[in-house]
Amino acid sequence: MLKIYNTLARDKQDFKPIEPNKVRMYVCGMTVYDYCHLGHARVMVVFDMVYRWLKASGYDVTYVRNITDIDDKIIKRAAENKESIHTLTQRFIDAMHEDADALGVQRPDHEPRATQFVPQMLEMVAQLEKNGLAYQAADGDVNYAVRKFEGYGKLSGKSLEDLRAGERVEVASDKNDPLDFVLWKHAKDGEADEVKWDSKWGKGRPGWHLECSAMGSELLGKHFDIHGGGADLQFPHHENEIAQSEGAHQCQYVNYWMHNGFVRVDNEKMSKSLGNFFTIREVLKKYDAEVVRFFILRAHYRSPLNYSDQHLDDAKGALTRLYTALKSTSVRAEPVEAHESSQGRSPSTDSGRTGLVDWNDSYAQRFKAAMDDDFNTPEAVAVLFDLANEVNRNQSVEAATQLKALAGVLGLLQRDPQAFLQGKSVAVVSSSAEAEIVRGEEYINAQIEARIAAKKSKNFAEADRIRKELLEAGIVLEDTAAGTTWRRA
RNA sequence: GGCGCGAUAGCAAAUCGGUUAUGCAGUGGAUUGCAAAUCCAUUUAGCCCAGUUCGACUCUGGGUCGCGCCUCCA
Repeated sequence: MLKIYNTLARDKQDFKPIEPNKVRMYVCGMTVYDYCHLGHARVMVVFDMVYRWLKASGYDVTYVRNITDIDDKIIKRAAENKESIHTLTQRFIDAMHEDADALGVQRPDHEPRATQFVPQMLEMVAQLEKNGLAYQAADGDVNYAVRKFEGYGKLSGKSLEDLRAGERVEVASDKNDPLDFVLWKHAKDGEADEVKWDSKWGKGRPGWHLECSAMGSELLGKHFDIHGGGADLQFPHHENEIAQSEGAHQCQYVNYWMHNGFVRVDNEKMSKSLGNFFTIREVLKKYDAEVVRFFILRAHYRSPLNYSDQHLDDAKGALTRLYTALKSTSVRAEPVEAHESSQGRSPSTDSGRTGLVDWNDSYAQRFKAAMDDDFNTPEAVAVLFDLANEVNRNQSVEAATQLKALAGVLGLLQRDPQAFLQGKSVAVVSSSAEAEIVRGEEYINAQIEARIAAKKSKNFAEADRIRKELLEAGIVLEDTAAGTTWRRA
């Protein structure tokens, strides 16, 4: 049985869906005013993995990941750029999709945008007001009366007293309690019409926390199974979501809260405010997207993950071992593969791959046990390596099939091994134009032919010279029983 | 200051109260014209101090260090 670490309980718990065989899951997505960084990549990949595992476990999953397309920072950035909110957000939504696609992240079933759900949000504010949990302040903002909600702090383990004790200097505000948070922000002079909506409390726009409560209940119901997000959202965002949803609907909001750990740089949280972030597209210039995905999945989702070139290089080496194992047997399976690809069939569609897993096999059972234990992907990946060893030891096609199928559950290893192994090089990517020519595939193949000829005539000095020259350009030659193949170092 | 998380070999990273994690790197061997890849063997562990136990890296208590949240943040 699947166990999930539930932040609400601070413990691993058996996962029991509300409706048999159905899982409804919501994850806090991006605020789209800039490119996604590696921290965002982690959320996307981690919950994509959760989504895949739930589906592989036989659940009918509805996965929602929202897009925040109205907020202070978006307004500010649009003004700086002298462009409309919509143009700005659409641009970064497109960019986000490109990044997610590259990382092998499946699209959620719904990607609601805050601006599309303003009526539902206003309805919620009205309900909260009716329940005595919201009030309009003198400045026009509608706030949530935190002290009226019993159980405020149950997710983050904070009490209102503790929060007040550690309070920082607060700017003058019209809130009844400094910890009250805004549900509806009144419109200010000079703001574009684009950021104003009519409401019975006057023109304005929604506070940040409100969108998730409104969209969650609209798309998944008032009570659903899993809610995820980065650990930094635990407080205040998720705490406030609970206050809003449970305050409005008078029933339990979410059963299992999941929070992923941070990506770090030099042992510090990667974040916009610290400025120590790397965007996904920046990293993808240097590293294969699957290496990045593997790098993320190789650590447990709740642990911190240190980013550095060394760690990415390490991940690349490890993934190379896996693909090398696959390559060694694809030689045997060549007739079938060639037939399939000659008919234009996509070689790497990962949907349906899970159907190929033989779950009775002992490796698959270890893999399943690991995944069922709060999504222990490092352990699951270790099983993949044991399987690779089995493949290499016995040239086992069955083991290779199983390896690819299990890895597919994690969204890994679905490409043609050769394509991965001969993909863009890290080490020599920025060398001279001459090296670019040397690394051209036609040139490589010609050199391989020349070397084979040299070997035939026992001219080993020439054969070695060619090997050395290619190696200096980052190309490794491998003589196998099936002939000479090459890969990038 | 309040609350919480973590500390595993050269690097990264899991499990587990007693039996090989795993990947990279290192060493020895097999294989190879030479290599690479691969296989076999192997060296490096569990922050410190107490306690529980026949036995603790694993449980309990204390300490030290690191990190996070308490303000926008994935």
